[in-house]
Amino acid sequence: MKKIDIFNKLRTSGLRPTKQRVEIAKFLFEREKTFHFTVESLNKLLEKKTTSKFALATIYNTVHAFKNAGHLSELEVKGNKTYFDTNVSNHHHFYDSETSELIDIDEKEVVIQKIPKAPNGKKIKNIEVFINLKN
Amino acid sequence: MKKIDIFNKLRTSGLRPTKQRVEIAKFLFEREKTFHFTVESLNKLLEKKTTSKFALATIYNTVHAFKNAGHLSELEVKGNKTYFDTNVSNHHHFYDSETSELIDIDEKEVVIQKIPKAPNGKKIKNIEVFINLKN
DNA sequence: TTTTCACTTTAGAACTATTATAAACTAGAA
DNA sequence: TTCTAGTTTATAATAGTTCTAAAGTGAAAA
Repeated sequence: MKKIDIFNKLRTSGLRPTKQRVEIAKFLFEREKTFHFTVESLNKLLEKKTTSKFALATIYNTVHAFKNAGHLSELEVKGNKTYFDTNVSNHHHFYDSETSELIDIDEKEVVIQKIPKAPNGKKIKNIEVFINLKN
Repeated sequence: MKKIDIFNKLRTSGLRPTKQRVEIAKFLFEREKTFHFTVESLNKLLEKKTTSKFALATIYNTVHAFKNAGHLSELEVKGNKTYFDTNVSNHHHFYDSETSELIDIDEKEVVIQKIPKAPNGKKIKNIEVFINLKN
């Protein structure tokens, strides 16, 4: 993803392309594979991989802004840290609780034959499958 | 579940049946339907429904002891509170993110036709399906 | 029974993740 | 260049959870 695309991505989301947002966006979105992270891990990686300095609050702000704009999704993971995913399409996950490692599973890789119908007046928004792993 | 059963449940788990543990166990396990809760909600309910007083730390201790003994399972729910479930058998959930409400789905109600194989040397421990709801 | 002691409870401190605050800064329109 | 709303920043505040160490208690042994 080129710099101009990052700018557009931000602008079309109503986010002014500041130095910090551009740099974080480049780090998150200029990659082949999807990326799973917590704010803490992202902070450490940014410290290592960039020369800029980011206030922790900025990382929180930016991650939430990206999430609200639909560029990141939040994952359901046990424990009290919030995990994010650069893959915002419908998909599933392998989860290794021993290492806290998440691996994406393409939606097509999982076929569900039967599900119950939604309760009283509710509709199904989406289905998420977690395949928990052991050694 | 009778008092003697609660005592046995605790003792066979290596947990001395103290006043607090017995009362919390009765509250959690003497019910027909499964029960989903956070430590905070459990604390409030215990305040309301019992005459005893429990230190918050005791509730944390007890819930963790029950979880380690296999009498409670921990749920994957977005946000930073930990959810517990008195249903420890393999099963699935409806989840309404607007109300944070969870509803159990019996394992037999979900049939999966196809899943990918586990990565490099790992095995599949179990599969959890979340059906997210909207109005 | 009474004694004993490892296990448990308790209140409060400490810790971790996250959000709020308010002052300084900045992108970009005018 | 000036101006301003939006943004970043350091720090304080909050929320959920865990730690600590002193006091309390089940239950085994005397």
